[in-house]
Amino acid sequence: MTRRTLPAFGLRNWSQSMAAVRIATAFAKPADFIGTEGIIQGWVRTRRDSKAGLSFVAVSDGSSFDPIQLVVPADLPNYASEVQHLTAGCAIEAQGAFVQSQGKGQSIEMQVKSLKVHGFVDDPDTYPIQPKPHSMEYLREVAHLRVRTNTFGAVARVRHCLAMAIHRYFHENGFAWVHTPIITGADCEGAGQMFRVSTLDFVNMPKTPEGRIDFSQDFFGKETHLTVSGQLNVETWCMALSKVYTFGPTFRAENSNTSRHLAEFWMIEPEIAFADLAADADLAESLLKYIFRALLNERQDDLKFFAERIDKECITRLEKFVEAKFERITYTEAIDLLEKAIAKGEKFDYQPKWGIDMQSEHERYLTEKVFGRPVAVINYPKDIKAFYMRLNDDGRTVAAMDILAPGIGEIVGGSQREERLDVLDSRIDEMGLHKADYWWYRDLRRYGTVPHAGFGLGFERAIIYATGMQNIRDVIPFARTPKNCEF
RNA sequence: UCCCCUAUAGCUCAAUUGGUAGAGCGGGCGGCUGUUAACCGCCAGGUUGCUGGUUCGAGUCCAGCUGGGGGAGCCA
Repeated sequence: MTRRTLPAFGLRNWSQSMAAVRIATAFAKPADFIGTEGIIQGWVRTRRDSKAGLSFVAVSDGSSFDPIQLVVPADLPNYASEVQHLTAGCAIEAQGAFVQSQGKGQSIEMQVKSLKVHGFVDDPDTYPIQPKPHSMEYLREVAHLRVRTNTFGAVARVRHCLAMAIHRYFHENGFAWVHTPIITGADCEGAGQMFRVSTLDFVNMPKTPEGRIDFSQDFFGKETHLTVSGQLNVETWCMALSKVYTFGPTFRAENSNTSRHLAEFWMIEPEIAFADLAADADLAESLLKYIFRALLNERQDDLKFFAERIDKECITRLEKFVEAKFERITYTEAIDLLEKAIAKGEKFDYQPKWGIDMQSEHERYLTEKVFGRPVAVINYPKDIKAFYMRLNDDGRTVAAMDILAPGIGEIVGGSQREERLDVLDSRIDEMGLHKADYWWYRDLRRYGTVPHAGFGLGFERAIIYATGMQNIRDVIPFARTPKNCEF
């Protein structure tokens, strides 16, 4: 019999620990493992004892949705003293032979020859993660342990799969990943309330002669905040590297209490030079299809679980998504569709009207009822969009784009940027902003300006869409929301 | 920030018009079984979120507070 791994238990160094078999690897190619010996390391899910002189211990190491079944014979020296006291959550390491499973439900299992318990569960009666259904709300309160459940293990693997697919997509398409700053001195990004970054003494604030807080004495010598977007910064590198993207944390101090908002979330912001809004929409469509196709290929086990327990539609929704062409309509056409819907008897709480932003109910109606799939809405009235968005020839709309998805609403928000300095300046003036604050951003329009475009993709919103999870707090390891920063 | 809902065993939930707080799961012990969120029996487990009020009597009604959820706004 081939011996794949080092036999001894106990502390081992990194290279030795690599010799342990990942459960996903054994499941992927059972024929390679049956008839060999190895080591399985993981946490107990369930234990069933048989009087035939053995116990079945289901163990997960997080590498796959399904746990592997260990068959533990009663003649092990620690059988009565330890094995029979294993409960959900215990950390163990088992050495034995991989064999074809005699039972249903798995192809390969381990016939255990020795088993070491690294850590028991102190009080099994109060261990928060029991082998039974728990509510999402309860699991949020034990976020440090919830990743041990089926649902959150699946979320974790899907999250990783999508993150890697995003980087792979950009890398394969010649984009450079840009690490834009987390701390920003631009208090003018205009994307909402910001968290202040300061080392000043709250009890003893330095004041200016006019009685204001003297930020010149603060760490950076000026008022600083956590970033609400890497866009303005990433545009600078776009003007040299042509195709760039950011993928990092973003912070919004808005008092938003919804299932779609976090105070700290991750955002992907590509920026492409020599590109217009149509190219921007193409990029968004291509990226989303690529990462969801990767998910369908790589995480079938987890998606199957989501389809069974969380959202029946999640796999078919993704399959339709990667095949179908995105619907693209203008804002003006969208308002038109909504007004026609009202004429046909559709009821909205708010009247859709050209010139004001669409309400959630309007966006929902378009993406869920009219099209039943993602829809890109472009060319919004300039007065409801940011100063940097490119003014269209009609003089009253800008080249903005929102991609709406069923069940979530806005998943992508982007635009072609205003590359003409004179137009940008008049937009800054119009909105009551100060040109001096944007001196370096304006420089980009003075030194080799070029049409360019980009968008922001909410990473957690993409995960919600892919999994059918209902609350954004359940697709990030530790959610930060108003009045909640536990863990 | 606004509107609505909600808080009972480790977890998920019951408890009629206000009248002594119960089940399933999980846990412990035993039985049975190459078992699959197994099955059968027994046992333990509660200051009903907190503070106050109404009442002979409050899990139940009222007020405030705290936590949680859903929706709206803002947005990704």
